[in-house]
Amino acid sequence: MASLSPQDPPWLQGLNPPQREAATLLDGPVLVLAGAGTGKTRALTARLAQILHERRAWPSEILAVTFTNKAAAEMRHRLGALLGPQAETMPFVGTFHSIASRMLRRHAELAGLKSNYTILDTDDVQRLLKRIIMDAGLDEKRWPARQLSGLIDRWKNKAQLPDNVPKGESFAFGDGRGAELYARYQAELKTLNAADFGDLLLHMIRIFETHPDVLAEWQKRFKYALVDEYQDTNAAQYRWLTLLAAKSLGGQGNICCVGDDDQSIYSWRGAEIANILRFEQDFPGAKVIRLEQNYRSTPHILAAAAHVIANNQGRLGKTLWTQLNAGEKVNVVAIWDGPEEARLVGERIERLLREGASASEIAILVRASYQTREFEDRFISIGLPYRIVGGFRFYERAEIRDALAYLRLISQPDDALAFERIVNTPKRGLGDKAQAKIQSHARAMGLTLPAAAQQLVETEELSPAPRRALSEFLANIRRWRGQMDTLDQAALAQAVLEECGYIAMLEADRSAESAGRLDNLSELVRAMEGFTDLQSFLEHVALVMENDRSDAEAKVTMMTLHAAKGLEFDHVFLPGWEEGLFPSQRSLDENGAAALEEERRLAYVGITRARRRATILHAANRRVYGQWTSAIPSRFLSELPADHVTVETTLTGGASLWRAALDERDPFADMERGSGRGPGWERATARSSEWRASAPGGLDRSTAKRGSVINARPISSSVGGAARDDLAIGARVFHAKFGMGTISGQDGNKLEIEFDSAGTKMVLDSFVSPA
DNA sequence: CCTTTGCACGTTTTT
DNA sequence: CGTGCAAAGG
Repeated sequence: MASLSPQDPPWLQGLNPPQREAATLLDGPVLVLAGAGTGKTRALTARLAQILHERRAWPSEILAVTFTNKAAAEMRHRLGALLGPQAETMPFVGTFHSIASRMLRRHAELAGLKSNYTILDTDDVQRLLKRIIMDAGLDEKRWPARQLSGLIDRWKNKAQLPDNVPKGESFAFGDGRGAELYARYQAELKTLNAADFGDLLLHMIRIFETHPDVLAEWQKRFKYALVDEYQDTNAAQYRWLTLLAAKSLGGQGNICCVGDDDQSIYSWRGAEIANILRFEQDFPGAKVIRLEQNYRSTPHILAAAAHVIANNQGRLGKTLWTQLNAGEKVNVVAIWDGPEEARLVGERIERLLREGASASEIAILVRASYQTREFEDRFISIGLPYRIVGGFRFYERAEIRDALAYLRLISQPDDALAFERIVNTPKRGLGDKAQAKIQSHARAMGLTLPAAAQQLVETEELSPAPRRALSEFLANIRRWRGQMDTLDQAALAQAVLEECGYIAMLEADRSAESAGRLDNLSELVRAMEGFTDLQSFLEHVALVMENDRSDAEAKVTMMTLHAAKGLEFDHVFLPGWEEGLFPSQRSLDENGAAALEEERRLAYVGITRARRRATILHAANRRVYGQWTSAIPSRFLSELPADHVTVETTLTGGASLWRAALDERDPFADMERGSGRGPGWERATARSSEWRASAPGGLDRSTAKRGSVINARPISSSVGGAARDDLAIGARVFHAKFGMGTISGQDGNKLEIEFDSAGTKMVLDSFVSPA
């Protein structure tokens, strides 16, 4: 299939015909429909290489947009490998936001900002909104800032300014004052010389629409445009893009959009799948290229994915095929409850590892992030290395944000939000009262917060103690600002953290987390070394929220299905395929049929991550918010093609499952080597009955009635099945997360431990070691 | 001014 | 069942 012509430049070698077409059809609009695992990035990179090779454009005349910094870095990296350092000079390869931000810095004054505007993250935004809500006389409890920030986000995603927010949506917040609060927020951003993420695009759209000369300048600049993950574009991004592309791009609309409608999973954050479905109307004469040869998965896996996704309406339609051998069928496993699911997955992973698989080629993909907890518990107790991707990112951690606030305030004297964040962190006696005085002074005098603080220390307004503290704080900031010229940014950061008392504060804090926080701070300092100056580092941080710590040890990956898009693993486990959880009931309630289709695309994404083997699991019982609930299998399971799936169960199965388990059969027969937690049914019944009170140590109705079962359950420990006599009440123990503590009680294999600094907690005995 | 208790609430998440 | 955040105690 592949073209092997020896004259081909290296980037075209080995491409299949559609890939080659995607790389060489350079004139006019092109839509590349790239199915999962069809070599999209390869074709894209080849296309860029081809454009440069044919000298159709200089590197600076190509606009290449991605959604994540990771994708942008990947593109740069691959281009670098093909073309050498020339790739590094492409200034407009980046995310929508980073490119828009670069443009906005040049035209900031047209948006009422200075070019050194601050980019706010969600935390800054919410604190600001909270103040606005309270100033408007609304109850912040009834109208949470979180919700308003979500609304404003959605409006911005749709490119709606305060004056064109739909009336109905404005009414959704604060008794009809949604748009008013939005307007106030925008005004406040302007006085703070700040922009949120949505603004970066929105301001540019507005500037393009009101300043034809600016638009023309940028239109003229770009000869080619490339957009990755086009199915994820929202209305604002679409508008920004089409403004730039209109009657432009080499005069013939040389725009190439790449995407897969079947992998559109971000509608909840504004992505409009219609953008990709409508491409041919939007760009008349567009050529559509389908990449359908899959290089990743076995035919069984592809067939399973294809059957599921075929249940969706409104697709552009693709048929993936592969030359790979059949391999193993997709495995569907029915199990009893959540802990059992974790136990079984853990066992299968151990088997794979014994067979020689690498842990880094194994992934557990979940619908909701909390699902990883069950697996974590289990994997910690059996000592299986894992990592969780996503969740709180590095730059979102409190200590990192505090450190950044110091640096922001040093670099930008007027950064009110940074000032607010750290004025009393670490504690220096500037509490609510003192801060309120600074606030009101700022308002009265029309000053920024830091400026007002400076003025205030020269008056008698504050009582002596806070006044001295504030004065010292401001002097320190000034002093550090003065050191910007003599110290490099990393050394400055180190000095600031030491001198402001932040490090001392963490060292004094004996809680289990503080050590990790100190590590994070040194990592921050280390990360700063690679930048030219403090400014460029802060810009990087604002836009590139990545956690790029590399782990040497091979680990099993756990993450959400959303986070898994674009990745691949030999072995993929897909737990929790139950109605309510997946598809998510909440999604369905909010968005009905459209949501169901998106959930189904998520299922498609999940299955197509697997190269060799996919294992789908569903539990009959699951604990939801502490309540045991029975669950029925996901409807997506019934959409799997029987020919390509093997089904197994550790249950007796069937509709009479409950009764069978309860009356006719030992329900715990399959759980002898269980984690030591009871199966769901135990808890479910114990919760509402008086049995629990009268049956300590995990004995409950079923086990009390059935003497034979008692011996089958672990009594004191989950480690090696042997009871641990090294852990007695009163013994000193160490716990990796909570530190040192003293055992004060026991319940089965759970210990009650009074930790020296983390309080009293119940932990599994396998997590602690004798001190 | 800072620590403790009490109540609400609970997807997916990038920039 | 947890967590996180806001009002009451010390």
